[in-house]
Amino acid sequence: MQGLNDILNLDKNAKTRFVKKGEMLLREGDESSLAFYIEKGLLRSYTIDEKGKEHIFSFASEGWIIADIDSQEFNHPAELFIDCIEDSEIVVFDRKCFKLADLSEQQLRENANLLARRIAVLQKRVIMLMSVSAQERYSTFLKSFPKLVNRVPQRMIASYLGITPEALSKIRGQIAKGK
Amino acid sequence: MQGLNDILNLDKNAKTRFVKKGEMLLREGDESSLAFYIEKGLLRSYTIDEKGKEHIFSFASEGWIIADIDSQEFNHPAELFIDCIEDSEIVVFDRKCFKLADLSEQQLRENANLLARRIAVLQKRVIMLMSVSAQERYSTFLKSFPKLVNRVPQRMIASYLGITPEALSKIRGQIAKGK
DNA sequence: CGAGCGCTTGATTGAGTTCAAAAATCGTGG
DNA sequence: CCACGATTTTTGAACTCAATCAAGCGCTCG
Repeated sequence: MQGLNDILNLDKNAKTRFVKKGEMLLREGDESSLAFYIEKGLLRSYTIDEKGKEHIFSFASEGWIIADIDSQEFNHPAELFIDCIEDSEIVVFDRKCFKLADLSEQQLRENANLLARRIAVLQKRVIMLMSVSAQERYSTFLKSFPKLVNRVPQRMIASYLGITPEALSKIRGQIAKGK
Repeated sequence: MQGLNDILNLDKNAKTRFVKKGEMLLREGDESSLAFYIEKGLLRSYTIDEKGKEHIFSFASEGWIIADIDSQEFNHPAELFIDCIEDSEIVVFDRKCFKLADLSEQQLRENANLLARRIAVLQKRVIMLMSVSAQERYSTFLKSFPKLVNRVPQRMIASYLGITPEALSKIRGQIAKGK
């Protein structure tokens, strides 16, 4: 992935922070339009539905940006929670500080790419949820994010896949037997 | 929704076309980066998975734009099919004709909004698929798109909701009984 | 007018949930 | 460094929702 400065033309509003496992950085309903670049560590974004269940949208580790893109673009209150899975070192910046007019064409393209990339990921996710068994989803996750598997608690992987922790445990049991 | 010219600064590349029910406008693998503004009628975008099943991403009727945003942003071949559910009158335009540099800040914002809106829709869709029963999904569809219900064949609504046509039929049967 | 497509309905099956309890792991303070 | 409580993971049994399979009805349009 490209470096932070390919997307941001200014660092003066950005601050490096050290945050601890479990620390909440963005809460549903927040007015802020913060985004987080991960230097080191692991964050996640998620919602909580009416039944009180968490649904994880994305994990973000070293070199990635995590944010509630949608609410930022529209200046909505946040719809997602963002918190830390590991102690992390992150760069916090506020997207409101960057007017589109101040960005170069290259940076505008990067911005559009960022959004389009997110769309691509979400589209694949929709297809997955509609057509693929839990077992296949887990296999795909293993291939897509081999490095995350050891760092993310299983119940969170289950949440990302849209299944219960029990189901994931049984799937893993099956796979282990098969070997 | 805003008018077509809020997004496009030029109409000279755009052409109005009359297309018939069933006509295919974009095919998976196409190199074109066409987008379609619907003057009148009804289109849909969808993929076909490895098992040969259609999965509908979106319907678009009067006043809406439909396109394979993701592949356009990256100049990929198309990943979606787009075809007509009704005889339609559409404006065809090629997004490649519009360089970001040529667009006003206002238009750039519109562009970013368009992408963010798509992200919002897809995120809600993911949550739906992960946490909501088929019956509830159908109810939500009814509320969200009351005008489409009569125009879209049921098997396509089922495809959009991620369930089989049989299941949708039974859900409708239940609802009818309840009244 | 008939053939095919779309919708309905019913019976059966199966993947994944829910509930419950045991086993393993983690983290924290002494 | 160990011990203990809390959280995760595993395992099992019963159940549920939606898929699959199969048959029948009703329209449309060719």
